[in-house]
Amino acid sequence: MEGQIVERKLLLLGMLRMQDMHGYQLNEMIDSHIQAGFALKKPTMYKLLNAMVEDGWLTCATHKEGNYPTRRVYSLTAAGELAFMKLLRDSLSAYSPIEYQGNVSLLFMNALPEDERMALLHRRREIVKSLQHAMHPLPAISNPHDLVQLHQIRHLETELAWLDEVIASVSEERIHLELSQF
Amino acid sequence: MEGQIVERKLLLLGMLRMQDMHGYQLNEMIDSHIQAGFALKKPTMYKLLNAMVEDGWLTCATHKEGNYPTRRVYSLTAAGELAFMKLLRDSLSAYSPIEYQGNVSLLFMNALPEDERMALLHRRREIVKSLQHAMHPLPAISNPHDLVQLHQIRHLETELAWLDEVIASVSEERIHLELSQF
DNA sequence: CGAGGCATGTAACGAGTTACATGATTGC
DNA sequence: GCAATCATGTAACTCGTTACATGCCTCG
Repeated sequence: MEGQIVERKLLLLGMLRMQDMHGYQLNEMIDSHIQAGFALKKPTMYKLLNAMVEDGWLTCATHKEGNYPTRRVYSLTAAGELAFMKLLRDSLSAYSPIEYQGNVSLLFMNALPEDERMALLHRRREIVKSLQHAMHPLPAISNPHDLVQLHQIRHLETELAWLDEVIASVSEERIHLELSQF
Repeated sequence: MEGQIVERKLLLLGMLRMQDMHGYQLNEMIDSHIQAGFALKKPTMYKLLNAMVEDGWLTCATHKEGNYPTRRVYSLTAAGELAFMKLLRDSLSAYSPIEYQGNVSLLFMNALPEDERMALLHRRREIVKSLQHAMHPLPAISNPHDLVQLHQIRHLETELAWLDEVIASVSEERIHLELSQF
């Protein structure tokens, strides 16, 4: 099982551990927190839920309430609780560096005339800026969710600061590229 | 065309723009820079190269030199040069926030006893530390590749600083989790 | 003569997304 | 009567990776 899947199963298990829920409910809660970096589309989620039922981590019971469509409400089993704890331990103690794809263009930016290069870098900077403004600042850290938010905030700050370093070094014309350096 | 593919085509185009090369050569150069965050496996690369030949961005000529196996040496066409410039402009001026998956576990860390939670976070911290030490510091920024390296360095610093914030807030027991907060 | 490098791939698999299918109910 | 919401999926497609195929050459 790969890292992406583990994290996603952990997310579902962790939510169901707090409260039994059906798929639609889980999906809505996750979607309302995309800003924090959680992405999980419906078909993927349903597939994971069914896989975890297969594995005996979850049980599912169909519930009919009022005029709503029939719901499949999932609950953690004892095995699911054990799996949750294992995934949590593995995940909390692990780190793999971010693989950021946006920087290939930096390698070749000298192919552009200096003024255009500068303009494009400033445009990138504006995007980071606007993303930063879109995040409402945290008054204090009071729950784990805040820590995740803080993570985003800190990395956006870093991105901006780094971009300023890039812009500075470009404007001082300190940068030259030869093939030998790649 | 999605972001990942664009970046990878840009990387290949940019390298071929500096010098005609065959696949094996490209692959070796890219592999020797995985540390900088460039990952591109052989089959993927060959597929992209062939796709770009199809698109008329590259031409390929077979070369036989000495006793080496026959090589397919790729060169940029005029269309390839135009494509390179377009991808470069798009890519340099764009930014999409990093999607980091390692933080789901943070949401649920209260499920663990405090001492174990602390131990696991410290283990994560050690991994970041060791990654940081594995990067040799930059004496100065003299080429675009240094900027990419600097990007990694800065984000590792940020990761470490954030982890210290996490550890601090955990040890002060400021963090509590209810479902309503998710 | 066998292991490993050079060189270019193919095939099978896995994981995720988009678009679509289904079907009942509620609001305009 | 038509769109939107609730609810659970399936099917087709894309993208990438791993493992394997091929064949020649070099080195020990």
